[in-house]
Amino acid sequence: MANTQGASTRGDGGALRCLKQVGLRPTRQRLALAGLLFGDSHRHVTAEALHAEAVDAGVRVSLATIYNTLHQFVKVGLLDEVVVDPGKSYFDTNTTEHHHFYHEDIGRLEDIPGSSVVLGRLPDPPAGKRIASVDVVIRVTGDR
Amino acid sequence: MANTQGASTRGDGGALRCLKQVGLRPTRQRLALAGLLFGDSHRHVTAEALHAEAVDAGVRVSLATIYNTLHQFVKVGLLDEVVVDPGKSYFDTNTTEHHHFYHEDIGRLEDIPGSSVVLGRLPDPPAGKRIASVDVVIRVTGDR
DNA sequence: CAATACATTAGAATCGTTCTAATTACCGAC
DNA sequence: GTCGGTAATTAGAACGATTCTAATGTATTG
Ligand SMILES: [Mn+2]
Ligand SMILES: [Mn+2]
Ligand SMILES: [Zn+2]
Ligand SMILES: [Zn+2]
Repeated sequence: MANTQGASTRGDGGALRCLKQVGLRPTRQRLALAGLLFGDSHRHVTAEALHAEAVDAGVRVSLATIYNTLHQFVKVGLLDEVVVDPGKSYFDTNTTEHHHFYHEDIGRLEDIPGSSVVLGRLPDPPAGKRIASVDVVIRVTGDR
Repeated sequence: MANTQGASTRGDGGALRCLKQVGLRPTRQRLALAGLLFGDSHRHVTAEALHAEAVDAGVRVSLATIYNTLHQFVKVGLLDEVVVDPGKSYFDTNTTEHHHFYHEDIGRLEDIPGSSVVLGRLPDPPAGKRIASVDVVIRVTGDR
């Protein structure tokens, strides 16, 4: 479980509670971004895409702040960072353990339903190391 | 199976046969790079690292050619590209199906022995898509 | 040993991201 | 409410990896 606070169902002081809970000041920008990110369903966004979306929604926020905020959200556990493409990071509002389809042709990430089990047993980590995370990415492409 | 030609054990016209086999002209640069890449054991290199290694070995080759060559080698199946770090690509001389430990602290990739089985069954791909590859990355970090 | 197609190159350009230094906003104390 | 201190935001420069461009060099074939 995670994101138990997940910004209820619109209208929304949920973003405020969400920020309070993780000890980040509820600034105009962070409130707006939390509002965009933590709606009803989970999302996978890039920094540029979120910036475009914010600007489009009339939120005045710089790209620098988008990056600052995304990284802060990752640090406090509100987001996960997913690496599937060299040269671009995706941020994932689903912070539970799960894996991904990556649609290479269109650059879209999609959660793999947890029910379709993927992992068998894990190998032991190299001596003196501990496992930080296990990422499974199934790359898919347009039909044939 | 793959890389069945794997540049024998030094001295080496192996690189030449290797290029002939995939239909790439055996230029000075490509021969040298194939020599560096396809030795006795498998390697995971970045473009910059391979360039440094080549220059260090007295091979005169530009960074542009390193990129050209790596991508050509990927296209003909001599190399795989592995994405574990936003903003940097790794190239893998092991083109058999396998998975990786990624040592986040030092930026090193390590093959997971195929014996330590990792995958259970795979989920069905989204409708109208086919699975291009399945990447498993186990991120590990320095001890405690 | 042409002629031709292919390959290499230096350097500029691009892209995503991070940094810098200046401005602005939040917030607790009064 | 006002103030002061600290934290946050910002524009724009800087950065690192990669790609592109257009000029030069080299393998191949006849
Ligand atoms: Mn990052
Ligand atoms: Mn590439
Ligand atoms: Zn996800
Ligand atoms: Zn490998």
